Amino acid sequence: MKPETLNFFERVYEVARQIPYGRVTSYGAIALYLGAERGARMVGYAMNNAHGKDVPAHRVVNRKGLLTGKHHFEGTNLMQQLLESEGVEVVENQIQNFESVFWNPSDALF
DNA sequence: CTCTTGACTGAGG
DNA sequence: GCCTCAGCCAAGA
Repeated sequence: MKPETLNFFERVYEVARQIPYGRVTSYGAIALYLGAERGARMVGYAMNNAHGKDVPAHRVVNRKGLLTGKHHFEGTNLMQQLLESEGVEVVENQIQNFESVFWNPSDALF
């Protein structure tokens, strides 16, 4: 039993761990890096399973820079709080200067 | 096996 | 620029 899907999840976690401090990325960017651009939802799905792991899911948002997954964190503003703690400006679940703090895994795997 | 849901994205109006 | 629809893949009931 060694389906690539299993690796897919593991890869998602590893990419998330590679996200530098004060930076964020999108599900699509991770999916694209994994070669599964159509699997952006799967990235989020993997993130759901990433709970309890060393995966900084709070640094992963959708392409709009919106904290779509904040509801999956404890409390109501934990995700935003974590991001702001890293210097990321967040307002109303939306990251400010998103493209400025955006981190592309494909650009970092260099 | 079929249907529904989901931390998404792109295209069209 | 915002809203809506459709496509995509995987897991759970």
